[in-house]
Amino acid sequence: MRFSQIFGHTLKEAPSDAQAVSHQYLIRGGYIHQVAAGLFSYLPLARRVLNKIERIMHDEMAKIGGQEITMPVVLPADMWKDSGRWYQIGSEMTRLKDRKDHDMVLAMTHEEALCDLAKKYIRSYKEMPSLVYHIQTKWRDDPRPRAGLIRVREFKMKDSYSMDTSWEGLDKQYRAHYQAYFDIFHRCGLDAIAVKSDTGMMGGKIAHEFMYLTPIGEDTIIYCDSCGYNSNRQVAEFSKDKSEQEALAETEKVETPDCKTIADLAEFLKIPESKTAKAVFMVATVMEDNEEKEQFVLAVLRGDMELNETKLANAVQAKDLRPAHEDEIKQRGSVPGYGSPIGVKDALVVVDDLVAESPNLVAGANEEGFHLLNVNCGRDYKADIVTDIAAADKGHKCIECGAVLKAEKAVEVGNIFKLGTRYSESMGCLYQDQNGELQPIIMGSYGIGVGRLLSCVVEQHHDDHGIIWPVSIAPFQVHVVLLHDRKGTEAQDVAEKLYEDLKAAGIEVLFDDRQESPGSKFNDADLIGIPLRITVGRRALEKGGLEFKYRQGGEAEIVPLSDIITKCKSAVDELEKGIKDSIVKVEYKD
RNA sequence: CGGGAUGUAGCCUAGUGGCUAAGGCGCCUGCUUUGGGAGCAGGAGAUCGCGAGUUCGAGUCCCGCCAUCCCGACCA
Repeated sequence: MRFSQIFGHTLKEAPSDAQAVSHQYLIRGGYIHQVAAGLFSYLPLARRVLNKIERIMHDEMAKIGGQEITMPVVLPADMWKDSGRWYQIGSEMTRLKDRKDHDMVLAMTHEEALCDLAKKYIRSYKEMPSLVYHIQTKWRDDPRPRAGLIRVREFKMKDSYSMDTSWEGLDKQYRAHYQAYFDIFHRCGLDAIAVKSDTGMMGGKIAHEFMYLTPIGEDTIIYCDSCGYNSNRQVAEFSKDKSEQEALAETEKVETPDCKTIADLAEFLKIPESKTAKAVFMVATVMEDNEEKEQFVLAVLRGDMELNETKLANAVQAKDLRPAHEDEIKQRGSVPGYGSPIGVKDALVVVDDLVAESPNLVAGANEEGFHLLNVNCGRDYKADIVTDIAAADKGHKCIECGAVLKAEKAVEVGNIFKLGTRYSESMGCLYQDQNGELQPIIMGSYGIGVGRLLSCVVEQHHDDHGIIWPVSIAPFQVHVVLLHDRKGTEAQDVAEKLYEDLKAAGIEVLFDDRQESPGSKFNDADLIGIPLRITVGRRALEKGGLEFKYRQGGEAEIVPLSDIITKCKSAVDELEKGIKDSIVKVEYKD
């Protein structure tokens, strides 16, 4: 490809609303164009990168038996009504009507479409195990797109769907994806880790997320250096220090003016925060007899802990959870800042397991300016549910080994779900087993966001001048920079011939043939980030060759013209070997 | 949906209520130049986000709306 003919161009300065490094470089390099919030056009350079990433995905899917299909982006609403998600999902799902006034949806994911397909084509146990996938557009009307391609509204996802007759079969396909996903990320040059995650609205039993650790990430990973435990903070567990057991003491009401926070209270009473209990008032939306219903929830935690809303939502099986309003709290006989379960009516009381066994805590008196000493769960108030609802954080102790946990921000680049029969049962996706009896298909679903993967690779591989592509997904392998020479056409002639020779040798080459100053060309080459650069100019020609340089760094070397093709090939091989060496067998962790 | 910020040419920015909205980058033409974003000369390019208002006069002040970004809520 000649640089002079590429659709798109580089920018010296990034638009002021691009903040993330990947966003800036991708726009400045002429890779992407923002159309609206969370909507991007991909220009030829980006398209070439995406094509390579998708090629790797096709390759890895083929290795685990995946067959490519394509399902539509616009789907009839009926299948989403069958699965129930038509009713569960809010405005992130865009609904429309076709000319016949039928309800339609823009696909956010394709579980429903797949079930609809499987219903018709999977009839017998003999047709499983099966695995199909596509790389297809998803539309999620996200309330807050951000950071360039990291979080967008329209994006392409590689999503695969496994169909099995047994849980063992599902487990096998799940583990195959676990390894395949690592292989995909490693082949793209991305360091990702797998963590346990919440199954969320996807339902099912087990899920993992694949995370790229970066401060611009929106998720928080809790991990342990010493034993390797890691988990999304939403579901992370930790070891809670048991309180010292002591005789239950008499409850006593004390005046505590201006002690609305636990910190104030502990300071005022000169006790550690761990000797207090905090009440968090929430309102959950739960399903009862297929009707949505609001349920007031009073969560009780020890004062030194934070509520984990995901854990609480799972504990009460809420499809939605929000903080309670002040008037809702007062209606039930409590006071914000001085709340506790004692005497509060119409509330589902959920108590963190640590509180349940911590004696003589200080809790609110449900009266402005007063707390109660020596409050004990069970004796003084009844818990409807006792379970872990506390948020793990850095500094807590590892559930596995007791070492100190750490926390880090991350971007979710992929996820895998054991769906089980969540969709096949609701949608009647049945097959006949050996006995001729109808059984629901046991399913899994597995996704990777293609554009998000691309931008994470840029986040990982760049320097102050621009992108440094891993050779496996670089838009081109070699960037030939021609420096025009007013004293003759030698450089130009050599570069033109080199361009043809490299192409003939099967090397992907971007040829900067523009009439630009050397500085412009070098800066653009750094920005675009092609891994190998050959400079054709008088200076090197006089020394008998061409200048050869790796984008990742190191000194330029003069390579004789006769050796340059061989040199390029061996350098590409060397870079590819580096990628291959990073592909390793990973240990599956439940 | 709540909080904050911004909106002037393709990009970055300046612009005290007052004359024909300024500069840089980029773009076009010509000359010149070619090893880390060259120089000279000329040129094109603006509904100052949109609408309403205050004013003799609004890019500038007020109100409404829209858009984009950041924080939070949300994230199948």
